[in-house]
Amino acid sequence: MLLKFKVYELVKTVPYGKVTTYKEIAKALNVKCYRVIGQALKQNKDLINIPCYKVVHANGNVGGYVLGKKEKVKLLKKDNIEVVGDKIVNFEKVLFKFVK
DNA sequence: CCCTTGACCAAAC
DNA sequence: GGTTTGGCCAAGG
Repeated sequence: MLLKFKVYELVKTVPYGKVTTYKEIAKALNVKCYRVIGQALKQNKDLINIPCYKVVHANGNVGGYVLGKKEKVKLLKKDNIEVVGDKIVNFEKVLFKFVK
C-alpha cells in the first residue's frame, strides 16, 4: 500500500521527454518486487495526475496501459519519444534514472 | 493467515 | 523470435 504511493511520487518526478522502467522504480525504492509497481499503476485512481505512460518494460518495450498500448504510444510521442512497433527508440537516451 | 493475482524479468526452450 | 517457466513479492479478498 505504501509502496504504491512511493511509486506514484517517483513517476511524478519523471521530467518531460523522459521515461522510466518498472525495474528502475523498484531499484530506486530499494525493493525487488517489479510486479507490484505495475499493479500500483494499474490500480491507481490518479491517472490524471500520474503519467503512468512514461513507465515501460526493462527492455524498452512499451508494456501495458489501461487505455491500451496505442494510447500509451500516442502520449509518449507527445513527449518527443519515438516508438517503433512496441519498443522505445533510443531507449537508453530517454531513460530517466532516479538518483540513488 | 492462506490463496490468488499481476501494466514484470530473465533465462530457457 | 515467440512462448513457457520459475522466481519474485506486495496487496487484497
